[in-house]
Amino acid sequence: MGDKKKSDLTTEEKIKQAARKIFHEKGYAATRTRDIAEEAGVNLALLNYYFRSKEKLFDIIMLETMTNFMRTVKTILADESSSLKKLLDKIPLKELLENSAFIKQYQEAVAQGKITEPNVRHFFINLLSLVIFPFIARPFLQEIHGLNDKQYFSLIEERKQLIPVWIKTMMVTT
Amino acid sequence: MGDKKKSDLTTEEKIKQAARKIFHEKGYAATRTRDIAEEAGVNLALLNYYFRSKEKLFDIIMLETMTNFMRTVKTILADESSSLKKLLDKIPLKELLENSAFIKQYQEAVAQGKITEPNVRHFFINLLSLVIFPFIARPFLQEIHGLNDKQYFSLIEERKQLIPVWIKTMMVTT
DNA sequence: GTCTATATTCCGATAGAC
DNA sequence: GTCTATCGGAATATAGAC
Repeated sequence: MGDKKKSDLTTEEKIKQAARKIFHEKGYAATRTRDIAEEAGVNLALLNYYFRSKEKLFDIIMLETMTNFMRTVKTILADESSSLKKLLDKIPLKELLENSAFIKQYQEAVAQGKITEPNVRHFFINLLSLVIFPFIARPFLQEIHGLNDKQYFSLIEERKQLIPVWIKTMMVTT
Repeated sequence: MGDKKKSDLTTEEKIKQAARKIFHEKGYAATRTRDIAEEAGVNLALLNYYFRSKEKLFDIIMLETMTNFMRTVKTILADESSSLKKLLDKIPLKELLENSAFIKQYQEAVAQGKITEPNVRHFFINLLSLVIFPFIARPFLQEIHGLNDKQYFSLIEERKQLIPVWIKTMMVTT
């Protein structure tokens, strides 16, 4: 349907696909433009011809990645699936997904933080896992770590800031 | 008690502390030895004087990190805390922690994969979250992703390999 | 648009004075 | 042990022919 053979793709699109793959495997710093060029089967100079710089290429890839991810999240949240809704009402996931803590940090990350494309399915499971599990498992996590309610609450608060960062880094290697 | 003022630390120890911090913030590839030297307040050349190379410094930091982490995990698992034990019996976490899938990949990662120090508390919560949550939330995750039992099982299988990698990358930025 | 060849920048590592 | 100065390699970016 929308599929094309690799040889049918434009050079620009070949580069983007290759960039997506390599950035995704290695992250920004560890990726060499040479690797992308080789993966795409094109000359190194063409990367600069089409995208001007490694960083601009990265920004484009990341913007697309985030757009896709956000669309997926919104689609899922729009679903009236009851069991999910129940959980969402009890847990500050919505807040995390909708307010600045997540989206803004995410967009900044696209601009400067060097993030890459996830396997969206695992990505979503991971996000839910990191956010929800500490609530489900609160009793024994508190016990194990020897924390009182206040301390555990502040640990949860910490996580609100850390989870977007973790998710970001997980995307790099997924 | 074991605490010392920063100025009391040996140069070698200052470098190690700085390295721990910077590697931890940026990961291996994105870290410049110049950043570590600056953070430590010492001359760049001293990094090579004490540790010979960026990579050797990194290896030392990571070995210490893993040693500390593993000690923490063992202490926690030795605890007879009932609620944890119950969960561990139902879920393949033990397998993940004890067999090659986790420990070996981890040790390899120390050798070549460029991992850094976590906040051990969050680290442990995250590990449990990623492993256990997909079992707890299986019904609605299956529903959301539109997966039958076999497909969901194979997703879980995938995770056994991915989780160590994710955990590794999370450590880099934690 | 695509290539080769080269310029430029960055960064890890080292030499050598103190 | 610590510093300044610099080297050398690697990687990005560009010039210019085709």
